[in-house]
Amino acid sequence: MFRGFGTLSVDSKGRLAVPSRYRERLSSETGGYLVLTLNPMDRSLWLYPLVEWEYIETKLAELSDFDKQGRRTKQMMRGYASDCQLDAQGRILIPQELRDYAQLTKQAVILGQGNKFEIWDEKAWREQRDHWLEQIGDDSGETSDALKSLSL
Amino acid sequence: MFRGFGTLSVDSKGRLAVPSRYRERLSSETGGYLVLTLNPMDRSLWLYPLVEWEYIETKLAELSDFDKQGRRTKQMMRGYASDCQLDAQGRILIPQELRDYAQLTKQAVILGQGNKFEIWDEKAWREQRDHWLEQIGDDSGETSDALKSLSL
DNA sequence: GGTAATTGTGGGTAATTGTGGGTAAAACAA
DNA sequence: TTGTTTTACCCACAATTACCCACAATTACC
Repeated sequence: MFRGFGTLSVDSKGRLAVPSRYRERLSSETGGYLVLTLNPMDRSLWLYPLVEWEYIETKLAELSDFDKQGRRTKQMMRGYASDCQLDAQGRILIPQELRDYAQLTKQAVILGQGNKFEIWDEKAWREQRDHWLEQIGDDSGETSDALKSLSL
Repeated sequence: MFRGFGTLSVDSKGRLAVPSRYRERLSSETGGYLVLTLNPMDRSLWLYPLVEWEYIETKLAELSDFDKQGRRTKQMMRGYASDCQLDAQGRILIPQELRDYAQLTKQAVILGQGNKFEIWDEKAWREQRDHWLEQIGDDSGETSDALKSLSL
């Protein structure tokens, strides 16, 4: 399971260095083969080790084409999924199209999210984060049952 | 179960020494592997022994991605969870990002909180504490049923 | 109260990591 | 083909981090 936070820069060539603490796992488990796609929930990107992605793909294949949300999710995630590989410095090249989608500028953040990583533009991430923290702070508003029974 | 209070200093490199009375337990039970993440309720940090954290992670994994609150909770807790290990002097390095979040300056306090520790900036902690003490004092405001039936 | 052990704190150094850029190969378009 | 853009591979520097060692302050013990 991946976890953790990192700030990184996207250089002028659109490359992004994966934090070194993850590199060995990514190389040994999957030979450095990764799949980068868009996150249909937020303006950010998801980075999967290839084997994880293949599992996701089987799950996507099962979604009905007659359910609108399901169809769109399939289209987006599969359509934008691009293979990439760590270079000798542990970096991946992010395709222009995906950079645009996530509005990646110079500074980005990477979040370990279990089976994948999530990549955000730094500014966008901080806004999201602060917004969410405010929500948690004021106890008004509805909280799902799942959260209400969550003890951390 | 961890309990107790301690004041400690964060040095110029962002390191924090865990009080020695906890060290042996942390080393023997978990090999000194710890996970530090943010406390989304307050501007403070949570420090878990690795095994405790892994249990938390399984609970987080069950939250749905299609529930916004659940998704954000996952993103935050996992995203900011950083592995750390006690160094030879019994210290951990607190990542810049988390130091900023908890507004840690020179002096910090650590509170034993059952399955984890809570780390606050000393000044912020004292303010919070005094604030709560006032609130508890006056009986106005709503109190949950669970609390109403709690005898200490 | 004095002494010894432990603990908290600071800092130096070497290794690692993040970042930028040069150059050559490859892909693409005219 | 030829020219242009994109991608892969390489090297180099700056910043960060891990690993030591050392001293001061505190605590425990006699």
